[in-house]
Amino acid sequence: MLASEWKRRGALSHFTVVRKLDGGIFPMGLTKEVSERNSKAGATVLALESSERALLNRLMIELNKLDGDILVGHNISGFDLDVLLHRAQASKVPSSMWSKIGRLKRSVMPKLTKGNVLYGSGASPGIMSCIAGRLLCDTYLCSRDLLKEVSYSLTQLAKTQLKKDRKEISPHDIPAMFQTSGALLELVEYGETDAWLSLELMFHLSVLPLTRQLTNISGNLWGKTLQGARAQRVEYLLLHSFHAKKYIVPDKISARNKESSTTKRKLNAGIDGEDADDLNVNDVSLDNGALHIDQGKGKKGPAYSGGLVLEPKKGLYDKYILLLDFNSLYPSIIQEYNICFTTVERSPDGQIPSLPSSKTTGVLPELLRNLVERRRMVKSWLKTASGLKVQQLDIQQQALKLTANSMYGCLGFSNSRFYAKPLAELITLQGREILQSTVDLVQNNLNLEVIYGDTDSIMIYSGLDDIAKAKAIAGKVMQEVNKKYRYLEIDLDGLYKRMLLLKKKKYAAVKVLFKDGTPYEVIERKGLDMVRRDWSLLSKEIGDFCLSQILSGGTCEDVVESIHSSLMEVQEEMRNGAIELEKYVITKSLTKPPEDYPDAKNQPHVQVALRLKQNGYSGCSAGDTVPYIICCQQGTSSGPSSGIAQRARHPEELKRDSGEWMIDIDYYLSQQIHPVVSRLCASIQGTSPARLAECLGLDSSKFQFKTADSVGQDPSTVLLSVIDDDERYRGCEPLQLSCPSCSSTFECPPVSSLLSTSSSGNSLDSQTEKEPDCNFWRRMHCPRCPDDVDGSRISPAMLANQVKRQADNFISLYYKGLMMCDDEMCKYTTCSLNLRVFGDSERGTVCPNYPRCNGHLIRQYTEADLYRQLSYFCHMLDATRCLEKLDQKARLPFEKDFAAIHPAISLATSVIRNIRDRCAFGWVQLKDLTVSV
DNA sequence: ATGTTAGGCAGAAACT
DNA sequence: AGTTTCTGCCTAA
Repeated sequence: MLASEWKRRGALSHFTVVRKLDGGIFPMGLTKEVSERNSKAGATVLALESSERALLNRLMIELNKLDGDILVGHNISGFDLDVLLHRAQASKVPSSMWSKIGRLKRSVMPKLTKGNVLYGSGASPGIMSCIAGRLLCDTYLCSRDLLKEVSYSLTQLAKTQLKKDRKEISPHDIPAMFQTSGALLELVEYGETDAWLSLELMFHLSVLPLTRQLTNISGNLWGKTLQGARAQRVEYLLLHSFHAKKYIVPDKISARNKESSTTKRKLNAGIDGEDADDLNVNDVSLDNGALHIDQGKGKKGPAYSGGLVLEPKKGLYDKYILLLDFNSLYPSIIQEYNICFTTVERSPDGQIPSLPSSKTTGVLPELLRNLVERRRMVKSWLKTASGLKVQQLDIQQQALKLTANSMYGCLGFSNSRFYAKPLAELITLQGREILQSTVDLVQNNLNLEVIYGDTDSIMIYSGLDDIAKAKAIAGKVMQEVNKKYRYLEIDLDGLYKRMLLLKKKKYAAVKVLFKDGTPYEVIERKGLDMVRRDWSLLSKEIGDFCLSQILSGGTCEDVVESIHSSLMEVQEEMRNGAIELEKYVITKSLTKPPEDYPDAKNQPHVQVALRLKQNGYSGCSAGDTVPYIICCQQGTSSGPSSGIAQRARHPEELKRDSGEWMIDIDYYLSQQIHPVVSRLCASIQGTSPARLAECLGLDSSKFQFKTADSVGQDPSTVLLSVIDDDERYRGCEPLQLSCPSCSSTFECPPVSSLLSTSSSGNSLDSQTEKEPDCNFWRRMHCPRCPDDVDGSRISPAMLANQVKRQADNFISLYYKGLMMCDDEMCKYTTCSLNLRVFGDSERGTVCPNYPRCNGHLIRQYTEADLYRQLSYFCHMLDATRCLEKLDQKARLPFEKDFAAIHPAISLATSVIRNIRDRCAFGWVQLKDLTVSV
């Protein structure tokens, strides 16, 4: 039906039943209002009942009268049906009544196993059996399959999909709404609205036509398609195909049968005195290739290798990028290489089989070709169709595509009747080889630069500004690649004007699209934090903004400036409360309750702090309370590795030590909230304890809040650099190392001396670039500890950590701006962190060597210089290994990353994770960067 | 009950 | 205490 039809007034009807609350009465004037409504509608749209039992009876009678084919509701399978049946059971509704919910008369209530705690896993078999004869359409489950949303609540979907507002009523407020007739009618309206919304959502998503098409294609049960059951669809499709060709199909092995056959084998083996497990394994793999041994653990790792993902050439690209991908790669491979149960010869030792040589087309390829062909036909009809027909045909072609694409997945599904690991393996292997050979072809023969590729796609950097030329290149590539294959086809999937490539499966781009010949642009984001459901809205908004700036094509200065100012703005807004933190806050128990508090549930709850990741892992939602809060002892140094923060404490324990315990906001923020936000929070802590306490629901007078400021870290104690005698590092303080044993700090000896002592080679060698000696650091002793103290040795890991910290600080300082005297003779270098000394002026100040020098300090280094220095700095200290660690752990954009990436990116992307520490207390002066791209 | 593998990343547990 | 490994989540394809 077209939407206009079912939306017509009177096309659909509804009814509502309300009951009194236990021990209550209906509000005044309600009965009158109800009868008025009913007479106005000409039918009973609103009925009153006096008890729950009567209400359920009434509902069942109405359902029976309607005898609907389909029950529709949002999360109806996970909630509504369950509740209805349980309440029917509890209120002793007779079976003749409750069984009217389905079309099968039943006398005994089936087991309504609450087994699955997982939200949204569908109705249990018992519930499904109750509604036998009717289909169940759960719009919650459907929208999870068909849409990509942050939340699949009815409220959210109504807003984004139907553009309608839905009011959420807390269950807590419902009793109060029974007090007045007006409020109760309002409540009724909300209930009805939910039903309408769910129905509208179903129509909006074309759930019924789509599932019907899918069912028609595969020949399974519609009801199953509505419940998901992708594996079953493919199973039936194959069953029909093979049966038609007079094949005998493999037996269906259910989980229980699998279990019993295993135990039987074990028993037999036991009798024979054989090793049960061994025999079992052999047995299974020999007698049926389709059976396999995944009974290891609940969560199994991958059984075979899948698609190839190319190492991305990270960076910001500002000329056209071509995105080419193979149209439905895996189905095409099956056809191209004639991969089928009937053609591939499987080796008994579980090796990946070789490609079939058979000339006769297998069942599987033929089936797929059929689907593809049908889809092509449907699409061709689509061009000339109009009105409702367009919708129908479009749904049909979608269904055909979905079916073809889900075939491969089921080959690799271990519980599938047609499980065929060798086939799945062979397919992915071909996929990998095809991608690799395509890359080779494009790179070596066509001399183009491939910057990334994933499973079935490649991205080519054209280096061109001209879209027509770029398209021409794409045409050439397509021509060259496609002539190698019969069924496989590579196609231009998109043109990116600019692209930011960060990691595997993480990138964003400005995609150029055409509407009626005129180009327009959209930003495509893949895998980045802001597309993930588990990041705070606030982080996403900030990240999105940064991204739009980076991809705006503006000059570096402008981009940096605008990102910086917007960050400052956010900071300011958080400080003055313009951003409602509460909106972004969810609370969650962070640590598993300790064993020694078994009675945790009955303890007074304390609301736990800010956490900006949404949809927390443990199913907590905003406002939840938990019995533990994170805290540490006053004066104890906290931090990610102090160990304290990972421990939860009971409120009682807190009370006892109330004077000494406190919430460590600093740690808390830095760990539990998005780095940017956390740091912004940290930086506003001077004003925020009260506010934070408010957010936390704590009495601020009872707790002390430790802030980073109050810890009294003086950033100026950090050093700039190490390398003595190096011109570039003049004016820098020496590297400090601290002893793990006595924790005294001492200066790092001159690097030159380190190199000479550690070097066994001659002096000629040491002049050239040489491998740093990692072992050296293990031999280094603390000057204040006796030589035989083990702890006084500095381990590489320790060193790496120290280097990291100092490098971090180095960068922090740098961002404030390195300054150098412009007098050629003086060249005094400093960090403008000491702006307290020099004044916070953009312009250079008089050289501190005055009056010996007449120069002015000017900003000197570019960021590239910084990194050259930094990598040099790290290189001297070792340690490629350290660097790796650093790169991985601290995610500093060292060396290659940095060289490739726009500075604004290292500052802003991944929502600025990379620079969180530098961002920390407003040290970052992005506008000071003088980098060109 | 249930389509696949590859990959990044935060947080917690385990290890030394 | 400091570090590494494991786990869960959610994405890309």
